[in-house]
Amino acid sequence: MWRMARPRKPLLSRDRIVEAAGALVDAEGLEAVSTRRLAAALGVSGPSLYNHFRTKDAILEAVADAVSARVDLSMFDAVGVADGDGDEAPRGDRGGGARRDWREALHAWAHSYRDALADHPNIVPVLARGPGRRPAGLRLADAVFGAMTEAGWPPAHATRIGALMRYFILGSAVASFARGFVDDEAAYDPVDYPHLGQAHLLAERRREVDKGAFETGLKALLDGLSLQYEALREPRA
Amino acid sequence: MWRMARPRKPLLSRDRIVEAAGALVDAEGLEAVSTRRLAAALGVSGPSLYNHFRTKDAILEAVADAVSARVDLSMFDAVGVADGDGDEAPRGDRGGGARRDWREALHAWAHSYRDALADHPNIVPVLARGPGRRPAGLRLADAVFGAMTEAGWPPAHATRIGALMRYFILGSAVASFARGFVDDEAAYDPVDYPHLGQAHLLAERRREVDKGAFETGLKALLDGLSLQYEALREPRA
DNA sequence: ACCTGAACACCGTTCAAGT
DNA sequence: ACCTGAACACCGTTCAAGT
Repeated sequence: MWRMARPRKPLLSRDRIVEAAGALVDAEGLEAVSTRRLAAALGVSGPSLYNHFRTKDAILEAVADAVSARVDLSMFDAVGVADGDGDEAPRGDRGGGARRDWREALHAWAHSYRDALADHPNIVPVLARGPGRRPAGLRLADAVFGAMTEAGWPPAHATRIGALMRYFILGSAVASFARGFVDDEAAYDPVDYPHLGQAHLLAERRREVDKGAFETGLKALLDGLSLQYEALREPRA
Repeated sequence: MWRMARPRKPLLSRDRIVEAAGALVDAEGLEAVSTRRLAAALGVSGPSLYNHFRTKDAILEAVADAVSARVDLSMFDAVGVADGDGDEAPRGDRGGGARRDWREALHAWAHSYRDALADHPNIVPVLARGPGRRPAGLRLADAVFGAMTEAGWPPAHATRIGALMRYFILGSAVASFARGFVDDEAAYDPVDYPHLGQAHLLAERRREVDKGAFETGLKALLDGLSLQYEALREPRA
């Protein structure tokens, strides 16, 4: 039996760990992830993970970042100013429609973001605690801010728009109606809560509420921002 | 030494436990709460807590509910229909202003809610995972829904409004800008994130961003909902 | 009824040792 | 360089025992 050559293939890699951790989070939730369980799923012993990540939390951050990375940002590429110098406007048959550019981009982005979160609801609490140092999270914040200033929003407004969209989108995932109310009719005593007769509806119905609320809220948000945008552009009304 | 009489005073009570747990959460965060640490702060041994709560999680739920309980709901009492039967309208010198009732109530409530969360940011993740069976959380959802239907919103809309306000308010606390970005300038490489030059601003400045974003978002949301309300009331435009 | 210490089955993380 | 077992200082929770 000869001594094994040095470059034997590592059993683990950051990518493999993130993938397994993500699968575990999706399947069993955040609390189910322990270093020992995760390591077992990868066929190694617990401490091995520390050769690739400094802490368990760093692994969860990486899982969260992988979710952020799947959010489409391409709609922000072509966002230009409402009117005036048309060289920023996207080529295409929109005509004066370039006016609504930032609004449409925000709408499309919000949906892409929400879809990404809906695919991996269990990791959302980690995502929600902020971009911190996660590259994809920062890229996302950067893209929104850049597109809004490009569209003619003053920087201070662009910052606020980025933040308030974050509130709404992450809030819709973390404070979901479908996940927040229990399925048990007895929990909602009609004497204590006279208007909550519908709260215990079936899970399917509750998911519809979330979809409708997201759609309604997003439309209201964008309508309201459009009003502010117009007020900024034409100060004399 | 005579045998001690039975009704000696209990060392613990649910209220004392909730108070101590809340203080610990506020001071050191959610992860700092262990049954042993909490018990020590109360001068008892760990297992004693289980005489008053079934699990550690039930204690945290009670802490969260205590925060919900401080949210003012009184503004929903006097909300009436926009026009028509004036017996629902609040007494007062508003004149036709009763029209905006639900909007003003929502605005005041959102601020009260946000203030309560801002006082205890560390418990927000527990609150955000839903009212579940927490009485104050349910009362809150009940009040919003009741007031919105009272104001003339169709039930399906009222449900959505309750949900989307939840998203925004809890999102503003859980996905806070101030808490989500690190204080370290080096984290935001201008090559990778060309628009993020301001992200590392001082904590104080970041809190202002959150305040502004909440205000801007809330106004946009209510403006947008007002548009929808008018469209519902006067279908022919 | 309410509190205790001991115990169980877990944790995250460190570290010396192996290849 | 990368993986291991042993060890440390913790966890949440149960339970028999005490008053």
